[in-house]
Amino acid sequence: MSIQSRKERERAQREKLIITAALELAEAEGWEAVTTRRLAERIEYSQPVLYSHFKGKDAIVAAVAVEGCADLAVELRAARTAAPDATSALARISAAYVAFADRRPALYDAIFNQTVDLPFATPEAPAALHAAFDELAAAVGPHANGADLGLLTETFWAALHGLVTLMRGGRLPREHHDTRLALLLERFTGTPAGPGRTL
Amino acid sequence: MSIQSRKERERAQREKLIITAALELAEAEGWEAVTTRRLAERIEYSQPVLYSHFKGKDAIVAAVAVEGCADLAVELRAARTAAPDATSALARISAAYVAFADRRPALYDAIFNQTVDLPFATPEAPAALHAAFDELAAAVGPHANGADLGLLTETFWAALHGLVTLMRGGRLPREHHDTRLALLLERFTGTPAGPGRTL
DNA sequence: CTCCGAGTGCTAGCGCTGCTAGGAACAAGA
DNA sequence: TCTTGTTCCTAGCAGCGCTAGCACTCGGAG
Repeated sequence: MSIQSRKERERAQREKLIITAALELAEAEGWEAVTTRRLAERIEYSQPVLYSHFKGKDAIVAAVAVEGCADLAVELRAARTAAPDATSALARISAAYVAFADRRPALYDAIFNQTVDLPFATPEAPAALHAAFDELAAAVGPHANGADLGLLTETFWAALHGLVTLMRGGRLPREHHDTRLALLLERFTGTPAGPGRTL
Repeated sequence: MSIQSRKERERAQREKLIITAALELAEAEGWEAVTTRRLAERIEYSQPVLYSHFKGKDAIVAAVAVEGCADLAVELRAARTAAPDATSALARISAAYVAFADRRPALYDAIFNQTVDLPFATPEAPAALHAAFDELAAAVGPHANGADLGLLTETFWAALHGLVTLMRGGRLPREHHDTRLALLLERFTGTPAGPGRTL
């Protein structure tokens, strides 16, 4: 009994180790630097060990993504609940979203750009992802104006994702990013928004 | 003279051949199937020939992207100029944008997801890209309402890109895509938009 | 205490990738 | 006809994701 469970515990621990090592490596040098060989070296095991835990490299990235969703959800929640009113709630949660993508690009990539395997807009999607989405929905809700909340949230999310992605890919200059975000908020809240709109 | 220029002509022709072969291969089997070996085989030259034309594989993708921008610009222009009024112009150009990404995913990827090397939001960006952007700007213009047109266009473009990207990556279900697009248009035109909004 | 069998993790290697060095073959000018 | 310069191919490097098959370790039975 106990010895069996110890082994399981150690195994689970090693799996966690793989995930955190992959994330660290990705955050330090980008996902293109995360190879199975380097990952194996980092966890001080041989390459094939990875495949006894995960079906392939993609599955490792997916595992990192699932973990990352939780972080994202937490940060979005904090931003939203700290806001005094509905309009600034959307502004703050948006800023938090962008800041997350900016501060943890590797994690953001894992969730939204890298892999495709994990289910998304279905009930089987990771709970943390739903949580993150719900935070966004809660912030969008007051500005729905009768529109379908789910779809409107998806649309707003897509807009944020587009801004983040194009900026990170060098398609949009970082300059005036705040203004673009403010413009987006204006369009979704109907109000001429507050800060960062001076240009 | 003439013999020199003939060689140059042949060389340019072969370069074009490489680009179209890469695009065809990508459209048929996706960019992950475009390897230098397969590309070389397809143009019936050896691998190193590719490197006498382009610095590396990325440069080939970039070349494809530049060509693709022209196509995109043409389609956007056609959609915009065919519209009877400002509101439907934005709707049609948006639909055309999405349709382009949907119908030619490999080309869209080359332009917006794949490579990073080509300059974008700078004067050195390919002229066709500027043309495409200008089409969007012309459609967004009437709804700018005093906002900076360039930045507003960028924001709208980002939103479209987000919708397209998330849907293509499986992050958003294809279902109700039209409704999401309609919601976005509502927010940018201020009007409760026309067709495809029944859900 | 000994031995066996399950299971764990290693070495080695496959077929692929992007990319490059070096030489063969060919064409143009003397 | 010989030389010179270019063109393009063969062969190979280092690294990729992934896997087959063996060596070893270690818990449990006799």
